Amino acid sequence: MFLTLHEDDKRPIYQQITDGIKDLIARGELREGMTLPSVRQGAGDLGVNLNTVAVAYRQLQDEGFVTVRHGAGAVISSRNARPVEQAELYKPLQTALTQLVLSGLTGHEIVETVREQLAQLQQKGGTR
Amino acid sequence: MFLTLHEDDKRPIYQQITDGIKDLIARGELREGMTLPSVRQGAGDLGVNLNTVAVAYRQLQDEGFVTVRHGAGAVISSRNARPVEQAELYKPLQTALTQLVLSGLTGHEIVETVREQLAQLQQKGGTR
DNA sequence: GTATGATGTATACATACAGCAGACAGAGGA
DNA sequence: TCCTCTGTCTGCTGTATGTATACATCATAC
Repeated sequence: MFLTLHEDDKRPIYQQITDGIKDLIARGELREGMTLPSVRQGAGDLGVNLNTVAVAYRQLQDEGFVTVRHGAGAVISSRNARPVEQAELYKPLQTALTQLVLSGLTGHEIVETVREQLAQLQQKGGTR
Repeated sequence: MFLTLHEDDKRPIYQQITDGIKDLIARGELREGMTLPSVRQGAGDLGVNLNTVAVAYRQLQDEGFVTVRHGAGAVISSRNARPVEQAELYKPLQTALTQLVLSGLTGHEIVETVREQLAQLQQKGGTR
């Protein structure tokens, strides 16, 4: 596939897949209308069970990024996330920033890092 | 205690506690030498089992923030995180930023949010 | 139309993790 | 010493993660 799984990553596999595909959508490498690999294809490439990939696809569908059709495949349907609770949206950011602060980075360094990350996300994506 | 648990938060309880205390340390509200509530006290306040709090304390100890002594209590030992893998440090930030981008926020809005969050973290903390 | 091979889905199972209750053990003061 | 505070361990239940296998649906060639 177009993803890589990391053994040392503490997230469950299906979550890594979900997040990875979201990242590709945000970067514009996966666009509306493009077809995702079949669950068997993806599972084979990543070395996991097809159900694990299926769980990731279903999660993406629940969040509004993908349309999955039984028998046909999974297609990117939108670049826009289904609206989500404010807390659910900002809590992960807060946790990530806290960890960076506690690791000794200065505010300036962190802002610069954020700028770089955003720049990469918006290369092809079209910022809106 | 000084924390609040959220039912809709998808993280496990002990993780919410760990992250919450880290946040307080980063904000400077918990400083080196201060004693944390006992596991029973904290568990009572939060309405969870004492073991759940104990797991959080142990995790904080593993990360170098707290010293736990059998029979005595748990004490804040440091504001500095034990060094951690680069990937482990930046992956959560990337995931959080991706979600924000996909939610339709502009880069500028995101940077502003980050600035605000950092400002709150550094009010009392002392930036270093 | 229908047979075939692609696709996603459901079921059943093994294992690990989260959380709880209760018993155990160290620390420290009366 | 003893009492009561502290954290730790053991065992249990329910849930989540991941797999293997069978099933249902779709697209297409014929």
